[in-house]
Formats: sequence, C-alpha cells, structure tokens
Amino acid sequence: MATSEILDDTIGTWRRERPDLDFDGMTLFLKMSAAVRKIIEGFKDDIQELGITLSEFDVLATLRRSGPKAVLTPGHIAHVAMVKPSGLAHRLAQLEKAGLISRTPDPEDRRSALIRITPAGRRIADRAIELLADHKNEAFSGLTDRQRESLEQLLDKVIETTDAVSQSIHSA
Amino acid sequence: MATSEILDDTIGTWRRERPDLDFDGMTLFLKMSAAVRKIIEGFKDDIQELGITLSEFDVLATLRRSGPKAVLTPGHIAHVAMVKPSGLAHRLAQLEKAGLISRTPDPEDRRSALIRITPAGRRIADRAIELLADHKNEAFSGLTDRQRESLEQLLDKVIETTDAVSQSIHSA
DNA sequence: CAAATTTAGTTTGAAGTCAAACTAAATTTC
DNA sequence: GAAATTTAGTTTGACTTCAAACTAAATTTG
Repeated sequence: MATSEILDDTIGTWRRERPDLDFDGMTLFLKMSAAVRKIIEGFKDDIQELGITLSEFDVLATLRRSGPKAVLTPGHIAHVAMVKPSGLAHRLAQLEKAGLISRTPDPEDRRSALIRITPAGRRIADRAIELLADHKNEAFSGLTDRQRESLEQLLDKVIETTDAVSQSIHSA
Repeated sequence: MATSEILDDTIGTWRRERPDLDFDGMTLFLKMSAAVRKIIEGFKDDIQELGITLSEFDVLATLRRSGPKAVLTPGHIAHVAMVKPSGLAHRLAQLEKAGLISRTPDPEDRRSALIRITPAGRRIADRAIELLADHKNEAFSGLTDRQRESLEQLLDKVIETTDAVSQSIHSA
C-alpha cells in the first residue's frame, strides 16, 4: 500500500466515523508530515555512510555554514538547530570525541564554551551538504519552478500562523 | 528569533558558503519540516491532558476510525500508523494496561492477536480527534480554501515523487 | 508429510530526546 | 558590595523508537 493510499484511507474513514468534524486541516497536516518523513528516511541512509547521524549533521551544518572561522556557543547552536540544550550536550560530546568539533572555555563568559568545527568535521559537513542538496532537489523534482515558488509561499503563510500561536502561548 | 528568520538565515548562510550548490529543494524541505514540527508541538500539550501520548493516540485513532466493531491485528496497525512492529508492541502493552484496548489471541492465526478499542479508549479517542481536528484547522487558517486546495495538490505531487524513490530502493 | 522457509509478533539492547535537577558564573537589586 | 535572581550548560532519569535476535505458528517445498 502506497503512502497516498494510507493517507486517503485515514482521512476517508475518519470522515465516515466523525462526519461532524472538519478534517481539511488534518488532511494537509498528514500529507505534509508524510512527505517530510519520506524525505528524511531517504536521506538517513546517505548520511550514515559518512559516519555521522542526522542529529550530528545538524550541529556540523550549523557550524559549517557559519563560515571558516565560526565560533559558536552551545546556546546559539541549540537555538538554530531547534533542539533543547539538554539534547545538544550529548551531541557535542560525541562530535568532540570523534574529532569533528573542538570545545574550549569562553574567556569572556566562563559558564559558556566556544565550539569550532575541525578540518575533519568540515570535510564531512561539505560532503553531507552536497548529498543533502541533491537529495532534497530530487524530492521536489516533480514540481515546476512556478509550483515550487507557490509551495514556498504557502508554507510561509502556515509558518506565520503556527509561529503566532506558539508566541501567544509563551506570553500567556 | 522567529522560525522564519532562523530558516532564512540557514539558507542564506548556506548559499553564501556554498554558492556552487542549489538549495531550492532544501529551502522547501526546511520550511515544510518546521511547519510540521510546530504543529506537532502545539498539539502535544492538548493531548497530554487526556492522559495519553501522541504515539498512543496514533494507535487509538487507527482503531477508532475503523468503526465500532473494528478488530485489527498488530501488523495492520503498525503498517497504517507507519511504525515498526517492534515499536508497536510497547505501545500496545501500555494501552492494554491503561484499559484503552483489549488484546485476544486470533483463533484463525495463533501467531497473531486481535486488538479492539474499549469504551474508555473510544471516549478518549473521540475527545482527542476533536481537539486534533480543531488544532490542525487552526494551523492552516491563514490560507484561503483555494490556497489549501493548491497546497494539497502540491503535496500530493511531492509524495508521489518520494514514494517512487523509496519503491525503487526496495526493489533494488 | 517432514524439513525448510516465511511470517507475526515480542523481547532485548542501543541510541536519542527531553524535562528536571544541578553547578557555576554573571547580573540585578537593594 | 553582599544577597538574590537569572542565565549557560551539563547531568541524570524516564521515555520512545528501532534494529536485531528470538519464539512460535503457518506455509511452501521436495
């Protein structure tokens, strides 16, 4: 059974069992979620061959794209990688052990640390982003340029809405 | 920093550091992924108040939408919930302990089991799907009907592409 | 129909994530 | 400027998931 059939069945049966509810938003969410999951799955295999996990790549990528001399704090990395600080500590320990990042105390704020990518880490990050870019482009290769643009605009609108909601939660 | 700013920064810095690569597909993926994550986060709080986890809801929902007399096997549930059988066993054990499902041996295939939702499980599933439908509709409330339709079609195309890729992997 | 293979599901072990508790340093307050 | 509060990051413990090994039953093969 293909993904789209499972999704159609999920929504179809819900509509039959709960005709009082509106499942339009849920349909969109399920399809979006399935697409994301499929894309991630496909990429996981590629990146494992480089000897890192997807989570570790997140950290390496953040450092790599910040430029050759980038020096980031754990807090900054956690924020942009959208991971909790407690989750990041383990990743940093692993990456340091693997020699892909270095961690030195921050002389200006001794609670913090300065994280740098090593040459070995940089090589892996570069190779990984090449695979990643290819892989993502392939996933959206069924769309025309115009459709891709349209999809991006629609996604921007959704993010705007969901962001507004979570902002209001935090201020409540 | 809002989600969209983080994403714009991520793509912007990658384009600066690796101008040789095409990040269009990656941009779409990151935005899609961020939207999905945001929507899930928001819903997690709602559902926790019902005393179940998101994973447990997946199972209850599969049973609930299959109708009042539904009897499903673990294998079927695992397939449509897109979870590995090993991951399902634990969920079933928890749900059974909580009295939300029942598990009886399958008389026709004694390796398998027959899973049914209990009245208590049904009540929780009904309440949860109401919250869920509302929540998802809210997430997409920034789009017009026409835009929602457009988004769905675009997602269908993406799923078609990614499904084709994973099919060919499995047959290779 | 006995042996080999496949299939269904569970158990176990390893890995990853997060919340909560904790340590230590910086900042604010009075 | 000492005490209280806030902030940065790590550690710990609980939980979740998956892959691999395993059990047991059904099916296929010779």
